[in-house]
Amino acid sequence: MPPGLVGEVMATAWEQAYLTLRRRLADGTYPPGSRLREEDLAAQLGVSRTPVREALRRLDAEGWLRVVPNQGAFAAEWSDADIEEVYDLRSVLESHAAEHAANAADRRLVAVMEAACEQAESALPADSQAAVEAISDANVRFHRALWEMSGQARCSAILSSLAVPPMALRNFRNFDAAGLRRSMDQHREMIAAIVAGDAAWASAVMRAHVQAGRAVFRAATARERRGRHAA
Amino acid sequence: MPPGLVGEVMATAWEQAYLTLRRRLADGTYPPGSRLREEDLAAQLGVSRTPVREALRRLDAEGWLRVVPNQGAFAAEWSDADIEEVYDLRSVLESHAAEHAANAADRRLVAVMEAACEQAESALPADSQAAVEAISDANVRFHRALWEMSGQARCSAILSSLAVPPMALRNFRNFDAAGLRRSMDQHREMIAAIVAGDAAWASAVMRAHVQAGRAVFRAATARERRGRHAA
DNA sequence: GAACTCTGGGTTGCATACAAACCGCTGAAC
DNA sequence: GTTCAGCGGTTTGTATGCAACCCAGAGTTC
Repeated sequence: MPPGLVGEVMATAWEQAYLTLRRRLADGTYPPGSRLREEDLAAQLGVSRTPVREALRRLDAEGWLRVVPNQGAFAAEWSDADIEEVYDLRSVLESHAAEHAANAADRRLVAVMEAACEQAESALPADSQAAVEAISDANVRFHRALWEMSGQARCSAILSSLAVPPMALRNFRNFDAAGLRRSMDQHREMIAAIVAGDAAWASAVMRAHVQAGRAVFRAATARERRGRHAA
Repeated sequence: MPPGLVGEVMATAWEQAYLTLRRRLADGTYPPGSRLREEDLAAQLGVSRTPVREALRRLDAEGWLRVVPNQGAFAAEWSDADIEEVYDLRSVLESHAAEHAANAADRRLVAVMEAACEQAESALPADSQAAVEAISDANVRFHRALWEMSGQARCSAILSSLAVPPMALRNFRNFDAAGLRRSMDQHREMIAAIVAGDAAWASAVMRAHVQAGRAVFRAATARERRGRHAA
């Protein structure tokens, strides 16, 4: 083994760049519409432009940003229609994944999902930034475990590039206490459906879960617009 | 204007490479599992390795091939489970797109779909390689028009990376006369549903259409295996 | 004053050079 | 005979340099 490293943590530079940039795009470090200059990113990441460009190509393919030839990369902007489309697709694909997950009902992954539920529930009340982040993390882990349980690799890949932006787009900030409670109850209900091997049940709960999330997002958007309009 | 070119046909080199490689992966020039050496591709396309690598990154993201760090790119292999997953996803997403298309019911795109139907029907009987290719082309055009009509950009992008490999994987060769007739009738029925603005009808026909395609593919696979096993 | 041209700075696109990693082979040790 | 270490060739990964292109602004013309 080469000296200085335990286990293999160092992937290729472009993968590192990809992961870092994706995280920053998700958490708002690069706000929607902002321009990403290759040289700046290269400097920030401590690599040359070549791996940065390869990371940008992939982020473009996955919809995180838009690369315009000879002009550069711009963080994706989310129109109302975009948001609606993403929620439509999530509704369809997450419930599809839930069906398959119920048919698989893997014990280990159910445990992961339960742990995620517990983490989220113990973070209540969500009255601090840290609590909201803990809930958001738990949420991502819950859904990822379900995707993995579904065994649908392509579906999972699509969902991870579809679901994470709105999920991470700090919209847990928008949930009120009742909404959070409902979201967590739905997670628990999904586990029950999966353990019961009831694909139709799991699918239905997931569909409701996504639609409820959409409603919260819509309400928050409307509220924000009214506020901005009044100001 | 630079000399020698009418209109702008010359995109960037990496986009050209991307399109060319994608076409070749679809038509079997690079068989599943085969290795794609960057330098070879660069030589074939008349560019350097840099744009080739960027094209490979995108093709990897879209599932056309698999890039293994420090090992290279390999044309995607399709296991039975992969095929099943793709048909599952197509069933869900194509019908989703058909719903939206029925709600839009764009006149111009309906005309495109009708033209595609006519081209396919006039290519019958499918007793030559050219006829099969004409039908396959018409099929791709039909579905693309429907995707465009749906107005769901992300859904369309996903479908185009999902549907084209099996569609183009010359499985029209596998349709018998009755199967082809049914496929074309379903296309006509979809147009009727869209013109009627009946989303549920359009969705249901599309679902049947995809499932029928899956059945043909399964039968062809089984037949081929029996043949190979006997030999 | 508006539109058009031209030019300069800056950024991206591509080619090339070099470094690092992998793979298959050879040969020796057991 | 099998296993394993070492080595050379080959391929990928990254950095760098230059060409092409875009955009903004000054200057010019009508």
